[in-house]
Amino acid sequence: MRIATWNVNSLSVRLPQVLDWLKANPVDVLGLQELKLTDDKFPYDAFEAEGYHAVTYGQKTYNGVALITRKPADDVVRNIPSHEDVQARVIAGTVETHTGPLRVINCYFVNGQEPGSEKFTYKMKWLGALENWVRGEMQKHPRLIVMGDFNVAPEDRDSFDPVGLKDTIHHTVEERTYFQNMIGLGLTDAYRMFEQPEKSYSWWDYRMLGFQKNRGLRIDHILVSDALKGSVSACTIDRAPRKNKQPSDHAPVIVTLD
DNA sequence: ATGGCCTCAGATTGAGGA
Repeated sequence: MRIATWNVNSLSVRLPQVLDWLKANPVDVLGLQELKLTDDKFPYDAFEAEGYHAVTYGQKTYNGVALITRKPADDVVRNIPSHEDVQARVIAGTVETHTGPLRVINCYFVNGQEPGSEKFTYKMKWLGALENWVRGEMQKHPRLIVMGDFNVAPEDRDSFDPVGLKDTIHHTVEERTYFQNMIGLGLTDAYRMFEQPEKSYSWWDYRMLGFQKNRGLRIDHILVSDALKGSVSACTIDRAPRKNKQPSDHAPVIVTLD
């Protein structure tokens, strides 16, 4: 089975591209981020027509997440329990698979704007709350995936300019420490389980011909629990949709579980 | 040159993204 994550940067604008991508890549689970629309505007019918269920947690203008699944998702949770938040950033659900239930936590992590800013403080608090919650979820759901737009480039090799961008947003020690703390809970970055091309990124700035020059960051991740690790047979970034007209600035990341 | 581009709300600009 295949599970994917994609920050679509407005589902209203990107819906045709998402549907086209699903036709070409009929994954079992697709986590979407940055819907930028409320649930009453979510195009449930369009996904149903492609054979998918959708559970959503939308918001006007900003943020918003969804899980698009072949089989209905159960035990759906929206945002981090016990963490008060007006921003819709998390949707989790459990789907049945031929090897047992699979818990998927799909997240749009806080951007943080700039170290030292209020938004950065909010990012750190949010990351701490997520870590605490995921620690408990791992106990309840051994077969767990945490995925989404992490807004963190975990290592220097995940950035097109680790020297010039040192200590800037996505690159700070604080953010990278939180990423490693998540790994320390017993999760593995599926992409780094395999040999990958040099300069592999999942996001490219719209400006400055970022994609054409491959000036990007790898900030979209799929983390798998130890119980799943043995069945992971591939993890790739699909750069193709970034070449579309009116693309999202993010590319989908896909993991294959046997 | 500290901005370049894209989206949204709602206005002819500003916020936010990363």
